[in-house]
Amino acid sequence: MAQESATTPRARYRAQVRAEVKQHAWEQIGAAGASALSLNSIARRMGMSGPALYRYFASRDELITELVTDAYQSLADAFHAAAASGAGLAGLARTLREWATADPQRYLLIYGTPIPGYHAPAEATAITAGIMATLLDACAPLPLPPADGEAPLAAHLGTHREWTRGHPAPPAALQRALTFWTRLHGVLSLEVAGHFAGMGFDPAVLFESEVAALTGAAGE
Amino acid sequence: MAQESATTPRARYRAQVRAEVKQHAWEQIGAAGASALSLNSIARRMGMSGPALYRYFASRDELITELVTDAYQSLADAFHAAAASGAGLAGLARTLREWATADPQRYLLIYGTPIPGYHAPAEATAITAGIMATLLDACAPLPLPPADGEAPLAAHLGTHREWTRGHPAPPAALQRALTFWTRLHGVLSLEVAGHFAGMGFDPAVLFESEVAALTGAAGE
DNA sequence: TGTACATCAGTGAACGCGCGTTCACTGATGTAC
DNA sequence: TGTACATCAGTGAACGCGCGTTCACTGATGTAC
Repeated sequence: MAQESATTPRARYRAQVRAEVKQHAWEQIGAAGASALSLNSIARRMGMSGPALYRYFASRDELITELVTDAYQSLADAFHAAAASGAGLAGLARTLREWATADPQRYLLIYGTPIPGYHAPAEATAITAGIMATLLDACAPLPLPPADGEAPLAAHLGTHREWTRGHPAPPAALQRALTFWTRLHGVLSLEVAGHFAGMGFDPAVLFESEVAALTGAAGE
Repeated sequence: MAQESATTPRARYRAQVRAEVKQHAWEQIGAAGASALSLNSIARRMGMSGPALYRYFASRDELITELVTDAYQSLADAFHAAAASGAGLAGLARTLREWATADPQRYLLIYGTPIPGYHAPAEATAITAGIMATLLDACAPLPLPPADGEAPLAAHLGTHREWTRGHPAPPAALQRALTFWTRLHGVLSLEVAGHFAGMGFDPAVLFESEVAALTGAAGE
């Protein structure tokens, strides 16, 4: 069921072909969007016949699921690596931006318009929880209390914290983590989707301004 | 070329069928996403043959373009109506949220992942400019200077203001308008795409917190 | 008011295309003795 | 080391499907005299 852990020549070859299929899949998603992903067209580009790919992926849906999982995992890896090397909130923000702009389609596959009829795998939820934990850890050391108008959210989050999965961060940190997520997503998703094109300003400056607002202008 | 302005029975009938086609198109987009939009399937649902729709829309792309333009226009209408009845920044924010949640697919068609190979019509750009003007008008009366870390953005926007199309708002207002747009989009797009599902908190509270942060917690 | 004509909505057949997926089969690669 | 067998990658044909779009045509609706 799970793929064999041994590194027999055949297993290595399988892993190699699977990786090549995924790579072509990403290129295709980049060129024509996720819903245009086609096994036949990938096979053609690889010089194989369509049915051959069914040796490597049970169906088109399984391939998409792998791509989604890989995308989540690569973000989690980037986050954990940044945190491990001492990055704070601002560092995580910049890690996120680099990750997002490095491959816009990968970002949009996760955070963009949902693919119709497709449901994210359970694995993705688990990976997201890990990302959130890292984010909450980075928010904890900055316990600025929220301003007047924002206090109700902190109170609300104090009693609606299922999403933290038991993380012991105080309400102000929960608020900061959520706001980090939504504000940076706001800038990044519009940038990556091209909505700033032709507007004349530099999205990076806008992004840094939001980072400053989130970290209390401390910089890093 | 432009559709006839007279209200002959035939013209009225045409307008009616076109509207019905669009309505089915929105339902289909809601059910299966924009890239699954199919003229044949719409015709089937209307009890007509596929080619019949070519009397009303020159191609699938033209239909999509109309939907996109209609979506932009309906947001502009909502914004202008709110502004005309005295709404300030907070009022515009709530107008935006109501508009977005009333029909998530309409929101995502404009601000979600771009449809591969499709380019927004020039008309959309003009409508967006009108929306921006309304937003800038609402930002002008709140000239709170930006905090330390955010000042560089105001300075940058002071010299990169092509997108304002000559609107005389000061840099701090430009910054507020842009931030309004990206922060609210951050919350709304994640909410509408279902990314808050199962997290346990109420997106409306999060949204209101961002509104408070944008308006200086003045409420309205 | 009635007739002759033009306009237009809608149909059904057809074209060419690409898709996901199944199936029986061929050859090559690896394994067991 | 050599032979017999099992495993597995890949092929080509096929199925059924739906798509966008064109075309020649029918019938109904409107217009001009």
